[in-house]
Amino acid sequence: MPISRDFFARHAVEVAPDLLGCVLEHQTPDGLVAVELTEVEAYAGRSDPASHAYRGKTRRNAVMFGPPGHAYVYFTYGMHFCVNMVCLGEGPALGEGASAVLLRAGAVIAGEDLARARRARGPADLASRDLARGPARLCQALGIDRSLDGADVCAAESPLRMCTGARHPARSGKILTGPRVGVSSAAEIPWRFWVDGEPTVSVYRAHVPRRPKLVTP
DNA sequence: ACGGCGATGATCT
DNA sequence: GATCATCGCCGTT
Repeated sequence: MPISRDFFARHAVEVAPDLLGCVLEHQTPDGLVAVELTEVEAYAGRSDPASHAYRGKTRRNAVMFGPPGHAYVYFTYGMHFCVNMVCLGEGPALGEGASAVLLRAGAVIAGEDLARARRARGPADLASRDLARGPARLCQALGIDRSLDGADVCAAESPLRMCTGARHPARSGKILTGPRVGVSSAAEIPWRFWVDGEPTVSVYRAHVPRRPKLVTP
């Protein structure tokens, strides 16, 4: 059973910790992969300089300005996809604001063979904990790309669904919080949430500006 | 464990 | 033209 849309009809900062322990499923012709979430980050809308919604609505981020409970998928660094859950906006009307939760890591609990095949590069075998450890790896393990941008994760017939999990870390006091990963602004805001002790939580890396490439004469 | 760096392209100013 | 909500590989402690 997918989660109800009301769950996402709150600000992302409230939704984010509640998503820990929930399960994202993606059904494709190749099979089903399911990931239990262990690490997420909240992004406020227009008021958050680190949010893709900060500078307003564009073609890329348009889904963020729509109704909650849909997936916002973006492409970055020329090769990676990341997925967010759209939450309630910050303005009085739909289309104002646009907060979202970035899914950063999880544990593969179904379809591990398929996830492993999608993630494999060379002959080396991956540890189970690394299959969906990191936002781009999570998308790769689940087979998520921009064709799923805007997918309704609350619909039972949707190929991409967010479901309640068997475990509820939110109720067992095992959630930790800290600064968001890789953001160049508002780095002091502790809107990253993860499950304490989970081996699938990605390693923290502060944002490092790229140095300009040295050109030899 | 940690730091540097290249890959690779859409998006925005 | 610069920036990027990243990853994997290689090097050094």
